This record gives sequence, structure tokens and C-alpha cells, in this order.
Amino acid sequence: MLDWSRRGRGRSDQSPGSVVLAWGEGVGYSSRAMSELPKAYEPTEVEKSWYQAWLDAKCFEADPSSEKPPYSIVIPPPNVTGILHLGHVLNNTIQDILARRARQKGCEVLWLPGTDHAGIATQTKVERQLRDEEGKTRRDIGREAFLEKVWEWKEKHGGIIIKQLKRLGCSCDWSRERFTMDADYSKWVSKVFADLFNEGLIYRGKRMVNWCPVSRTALSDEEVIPKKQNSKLYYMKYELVDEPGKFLEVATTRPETLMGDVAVAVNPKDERYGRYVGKLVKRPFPAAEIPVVADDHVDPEFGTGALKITPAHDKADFEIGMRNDLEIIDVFHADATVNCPEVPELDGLDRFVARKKASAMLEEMGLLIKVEEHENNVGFSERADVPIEPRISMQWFLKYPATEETAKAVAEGEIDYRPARWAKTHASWMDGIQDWCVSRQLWWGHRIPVWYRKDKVETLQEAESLTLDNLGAGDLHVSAVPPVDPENWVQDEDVLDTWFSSWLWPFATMQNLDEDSDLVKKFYPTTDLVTGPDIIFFWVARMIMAGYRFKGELPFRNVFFTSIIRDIQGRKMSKSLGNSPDPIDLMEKYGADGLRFGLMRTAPIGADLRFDEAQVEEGRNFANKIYNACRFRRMAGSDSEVNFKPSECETLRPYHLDILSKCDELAKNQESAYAEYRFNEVGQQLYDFLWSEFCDKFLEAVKGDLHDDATQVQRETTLGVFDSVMARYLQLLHPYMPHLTEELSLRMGYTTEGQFVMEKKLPVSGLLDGVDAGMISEGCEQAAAVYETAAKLRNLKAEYRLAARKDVRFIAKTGPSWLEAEADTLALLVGAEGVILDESYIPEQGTPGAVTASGELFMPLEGLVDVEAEKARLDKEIEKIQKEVGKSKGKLGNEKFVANAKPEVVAIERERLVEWEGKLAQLQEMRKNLR
RNA sequence: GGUCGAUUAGCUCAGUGGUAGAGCGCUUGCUUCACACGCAAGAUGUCACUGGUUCAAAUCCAGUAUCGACCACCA
Repeated sequence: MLDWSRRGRGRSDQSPGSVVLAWGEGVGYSSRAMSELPKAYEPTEVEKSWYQAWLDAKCFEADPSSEKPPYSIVIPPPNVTGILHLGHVLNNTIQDILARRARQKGCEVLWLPGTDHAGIATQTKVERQLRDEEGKTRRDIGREAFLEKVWEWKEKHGGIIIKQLKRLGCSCDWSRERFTMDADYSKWVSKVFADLFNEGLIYRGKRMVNWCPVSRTALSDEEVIPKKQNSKLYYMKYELVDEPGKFLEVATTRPETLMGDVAVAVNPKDERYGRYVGKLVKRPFPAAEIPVVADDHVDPEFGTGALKITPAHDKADFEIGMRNDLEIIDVFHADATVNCPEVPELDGLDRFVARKKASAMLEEMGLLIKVEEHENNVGFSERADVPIEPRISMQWFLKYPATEETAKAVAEGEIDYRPARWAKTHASWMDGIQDWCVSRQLWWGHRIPVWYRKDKVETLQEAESLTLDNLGAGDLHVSAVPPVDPENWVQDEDVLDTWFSSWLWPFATMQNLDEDSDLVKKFYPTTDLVTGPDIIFFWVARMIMAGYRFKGELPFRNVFFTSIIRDIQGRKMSKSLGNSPDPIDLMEKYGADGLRFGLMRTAPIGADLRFDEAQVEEGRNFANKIYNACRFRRMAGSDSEVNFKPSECETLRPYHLDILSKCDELAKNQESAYAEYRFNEVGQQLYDFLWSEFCDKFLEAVKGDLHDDATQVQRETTLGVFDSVMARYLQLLHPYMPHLTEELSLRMGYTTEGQFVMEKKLPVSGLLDGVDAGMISEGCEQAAAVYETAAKLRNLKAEYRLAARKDVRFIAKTGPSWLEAEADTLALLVGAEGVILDESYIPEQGTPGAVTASGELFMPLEGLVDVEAEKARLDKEIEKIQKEVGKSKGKLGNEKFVANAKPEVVAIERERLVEWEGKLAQLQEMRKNLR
């Protein structure tokens, strides 16, 4: 027998087109041999071999010289260290759907993939490995050796997520895979830096930045995650110099920074403290006299209304310090251990150890008043997940370019944000935009393309402010090209923020710096961007700025923001919670198509998605349903004409017209759902059509046409309709379930050797084009009437416990003109012996019947039920229920029960009574009808 | 504190002015010659709450409550 499912067969030695179909051999409906086919679809091997087939045929490769209209999309590059999670699955499935749909619509598609070097994340991983395996730090082995290690690591582990995307079926143009640290890409990064410096938008200065003590680098504001913390608020007192024995009380969460205190600030409007402004108070350790200053920032309502000022370790304090011309005393090392030799008790301690120790010291000195529990927000480093330390350091900053165009493009809809409300988030960020700290004290990344003249390096590196305006001529070399005389220069030690390369992604991937590129001409600006709303600031907005500034236009036209995936309890997916299922496991279990479809069908637009494995199971079941519909078709024989055309067929039945018309409707509805990026709706439409319309109705209605006693014409027509609809349907489904549709199309002969569904253009014409509209609507109406009638008759059977009986007969006295012609089909759908039109029929009294779209139909019961046995059964049942009703009534009639039982218990009892009584009435009615 | 969401069946979610829906789960009956990853029948709802607009509101407006996200934060 033919190996139809191709189970367990590799495709390595064989292209899919070369598989010989047993199609022409024709197997009768009653053939027993077919039952040897696997009953369930087994996706794993099928998916892997089709992916390879697409790759072999270069289906994903974009041709910049093509005449077709362009469609392009750049992948949000996953971290090179990344492992696929469900967020990636959702995001990339959407991109794949868009890309595949665009191909079907006749576009030349470029889906450009790649990975991001992910500065801190990657460096941290390799540092950890170095520590675990060799017990060394990166400083032990030096910059060059360390970078070598990172590259080694990248080569070894960097491709994991790419392999995983391939497993998912992503149709990326892998021949154009990019990495943000590719040599060509890096040139762009340096050039952009140099250009912005020369434009005066990049400058270097000593500022307060977010410092990560673990990674020992500055971070941008966006990389700081505020977290609610249960902290302590320490109330302490500073003695007034002029008035010994009198104290000023302050409250702080950070007593360990006390050594850096240079003032106490109060609100000038605060009457309690007004008289102290200008006086001096005693700082306990190291002992010093510090002034009381007035500043509007201080909130009189909070704590004691007096605030200790530590300009080196708090952003607000820093600003107050600037306004009041205060000294800045840094009391921490780069790793946030205390740097204060004057206080040996604290010197060298970790900041959190120092906090406890400082508090204890204050208590000893009698200066600690009380300690309160206090909830506050603490900024955490996104990567290292430790509290960041506000710290003054020398960093490079960027004043964002093209901010006005960027804000305008989104506000005015030149770039469409979907859902549109994210445009507001974009606007509010653009509104309060702060200069971007772009330097990082890391090694893994793009090194800042700034060289200092060797003989002046010390002065230059210590210069408080370094801009285009104040640099000494010829002392700096800022360029994408290193100096020609490297021996005279020293390069800046720092690297750039990862996002400083990411923001160039849409064009730096398409075009090398010095070359004209066909790619960029054909495919830039890109069409769609699909990403998460959590990186609007990190990435999306910045890409728009870079696009305007360096390419003179916007980088994409539409941005689709995906849902954030949560677990079933609504928690974020995270490694530490262990609530993040491995998509690869899910694909092995349910198939990539099942995972894709399940996720897409329920993914809400613009809201969080609660992931439930049951969704994926549903996707797999759906794949199986389609597979089995096709399997059924295969068993039914091969009598279909290859070029069946509904418009040329004169023997179409209502069910044929109905399903053909529904299929055309589906194609139209898909169009509008895609136009609005309503992916869940697209999925739902595909699901409903196949399951409800095609399988439950159409297939069941036409089964009679395929029985052994059917005529050749009946068979050919039905098979022809089946094939026309299924071939079209598989095309429509292809973006969601690419592997399955490719497999079935080939197996069914809808595609032939060397053809791919993914390359086949979606026809513009409908299946029913050319068919008389009146005929269509009449047919659809009749089909609808038959389906409705069938449902009512089934219902009637079930009511009389005859659902499983095949020998039930239905009799109509009158009916629509077509009833006689469709009576057999009706009987087939209902599972009845027959539906008979008999004008002379006089129903006996009590004969059950139903009024339907096909007229009133009766269901005579004689001979169907052993009346006496059924009577006995019903009597027994009725007796049982009567007992229950009696019990329940007794309970509710008992005053003590009603008064003392919990109200909900009484309510449940009442509900139960109603239920029992309803059932009783129903049974009594049935009993009455039994004669 | 500000902004934006969400609140519909036991669960996950559709539904944007016109008879409350799907899948899963549940109950009942079916190994019916594609499919038990299935078929058929069935039960299940104060559409969060309060007002308003309207002939008509789950849907539009206002407010309230709860949950969530983002932004800004009081040390």
C-alpha cells in the first residue's frame, strides 16, 4: 500500500516532488486496504522534510531584481545568546504569516533575519563560564583574550535560536542572515557615531548615570526596571552646631551613604524649619559640619520634612547639590563597596552590609530615633537584576536626532501603530525625552570610535566636557576609519550600548556603507515591523529617528505590536518561576503547525495572552481534522476531473453550491481580516470553515454521492467540488499551517512535482465566478434548510432516546418542492431510515413532530421502541425522580433547615428542586406520548 | 500621582448599537465504512457596578470598583 503519510521517511535523498503518488490507481470507497493508513496526522517528520525542501528550492530567497512589488520585514533580532520562548514563537509566527501571505499575493518578499550581540547579556554569560571553568575574571585574561572567548562562544552557541526558528517554519531569507557585530554592520555603527559627533549631537561629560555595580557599567534609563521593595525608613537626628543638645531630624532609606552627606535640605515654605536655613548641623561620621539649605524639591509631608543631601548617590540630591553649589563626595567604589577610609568600620563593606552597620553605629551614638517599614521603588539593573547605584561618571551622551519628524510620523499616522493606542505611549516618551547615555564600560560590543592623541591622552580623558566645540584641533580622531598612524593614538576604552547598533537594523542589514545596494533600493523602507510594545523606547522609536536621520525617510510603514504572553495565572513567563514552556517540546508534541495555529487563533489583539497548552492541543486536533478530511477523499476514489470547473458543471447540488460559495466568502473575509491585522479572526475563520461548514455539513451531506451505488456523475461532481474547495482552502490556510498544507496539497495532487503552495499565487477569482447568481442563492437556501431540518430531527431523535437508532422514519405531509429530491440526503444527515413525503399520512395522536424549514415532519414511534419496556423504564425513572423531589421539598419545607443552614446551601437545594421538577415534567410528557 | 488597558459561560477568549458566541471542560448517547486528536444532543451568563444617551446598550458617554501595564516619583 502507498505510504501516504510518508511516516518515518527522510527527505534527504528525495525532493518532495519526486514522491510518486498512487493517486491514479483509484481506490474504491469500500476498499479495506485504506484502513492501513495512519488515522492520525504525524507532523514531526513531515515538517522537518518540508522545511528542508523549501530551503533546497531556495523558496525564501529574495530577488532584488524581481519585477514583483516588494514586501519586506526585518526580524527583531533575538539575542545571540537567546533560547526560543513563546514570545518569540508568537512574534515570528506573525511575521511568517505576513511574509507567506505576501508571497501568495504576488509580492517579492524579503524577510531579513539575524541576531543581536546583546552586550551585557552575552558578556555576563561568558564571564560566568570563565569563572566557573577557569576561576578567572575577564580582567585576569585581558581584553583581547576575553573577546576571543566571546567570539568562540558565539560561534558555538549562537545559532541555537536560529535553528529553533527554522523548526517553527520561519521563511526567512537565511542567505542574508546578519549579526550586529558583522564587520560591515560595525562600520555603520562607527560612521553613525562619528557623524553625530561631528554634528554636535554626541558629547562626553561627567554626569549622574545609572550604574550597575555587578556589570560595572553605566546603563540607560530604559535599562533600569523599578521594582517595589519592602525597605526601611531610618529616622535619625543631626545636632545643630549653634545649639548643642538640639537636633534636626531627617529620614532616609540609605544610611550607608551618610558619609557623602554635604547638607540637610528643607522646604523653604516649611514653617517648622525656616529658621534653620543657613545654620550648620553635625554629620556624625566622618564628623563634619554641614549646612541646612532650602530647596523646593523637598516634600514637607514626607518623613520629617527634612532631607539629607548626598549629591554623589542620588539623582535628586545631585540636582539639589547643583542648585545650592554643594560639594560632591563619592563614598563608593565601582562595585558599590564603601570607599571611605575615614570611617574604617564601614570602609570596604558591601553597600547592604554597610547599611546595617551604619544604622547600628547611629543607634550606638544615640542618633537613631526609629526605624519604620517602608515600601518604595528601587531601580534594578535589567540584566544583572541588582539595585542600580546612581553614580557620577564620565560617559558619552547623545542628543537624539530627528525627534520632531519621529514624533510627527507616528502622531499623524505616517507610520501606523497597531493597536493605535501605542502611538500615545510613543508620543509621551518622545515628549520627555532625555539624552541617551550610549557608553558602556564593557568589552563586548562596538568600541567607541574615538581616539585620543597619545601625548595628550590624560588631559583629554579627564576633560569635564568633550564636544566638537571645545576639543583641541587634531587632538581627537573620531571616525569610522581608525587613524593611519595608530601608534600615536589611544582608543577610548568603552563600547557602545547594544541599542546603539540595533537602531540601525532596518538599513544597516541591507546595505554596506560604501556600496550601492539593490537590496535597499528594492526593499527599503520595509513594510511591516512586528515587535513587542515593551521595546517602543528601546528600539522602535529610535529606529524611526535613525531612519530619518541616515536614510532620509521612515524605516517601516506599519508596526504591529504583539501580545505579551503570560501563564494561565496571569504571571509573566520567567525562568525563575519555571512557568515558561519550551516551544520545542510543544512542537515535538503537537507539531509546529499546531503550535502556530493554536497560538494565533486565540491571541488577542492588543491585550495580554494567557497561554494554555490546551490551545496548542486544539491546533494539533485541527491539523488532524484536515488530514482526515483529505484521507476520506483519498478513500473515495480518483474519479475527479483534473480541470473541474464549477461554472461548467451542470449537476451541482445545493450542498456543492453552498460550500463553494462559503469558500469564496471565506477568501473575501480573510482579505478584510488580514487588512486589519486581525490574526485571531483569520484563524477563527479558517477553523470554522473547515470544521463546521466543510466537514460537519458538506462532507456529511454528500457522502451518499460517493457510495458504491452512486452514479459516475454524482461521484465526479462531488469529488470535483471537494478538490476545488480543498485546493483553495489549503492555499488560504498555508500562512498559518505551512507544512501541513504543503504536504496535503502534494498528496492530493493539487500541486505537482517541484511546485510549492508557498509559491503558488492566490487566485483573485472566486470558485463560483461565472455561475448564475440566482442558482447560487437558491442552492444555498436549500442547503441551509436541509441542515437546519437535520438538526431539528436529530434533536427529536435524541429527545426520544433514539439518537443511535438508524431505523427511524420521518414523514412529511407537505413540503417545499425540492424536499423529495433531498429526502435521502436528509435521512443520511439525520441517521434515519428515510424521510418520506406522504400527503395521505395521518399522524396518530401523540406522534412527535417538528416544524422545520422543510415543513412539518413527524416521527412515528411504532416499532422503534418496545413500548412496554420503555414505559417500564420511564416509570422507574419517574418514580426515582419523584422520590428526589419529595426529599427536596421536605428539606425546604423544614423551617429549621431553612433558618439554620447556610444561605448558599439552601439556594443550591432550591435550584436542585427546580431542576428535578423540570426533568420530571419532561419524562412525564414522554410517558404520555408513549401509547 | 499621571496615562492607557482589561472586567462576557467553570477556564481561555471572540463579539462595538438590533434574538449573547467559540474552543476546552461538564452531562447524555454513540467503537456510524475520514477523524475518539472524533460524531450527535444537552446544560451553563445580573455581559463588574451605578447612572445617562437611544425605539433599542455587552456594545456609545460619565462615574465607581477590582486587576494589570507603562510613565513619573517622597529621601
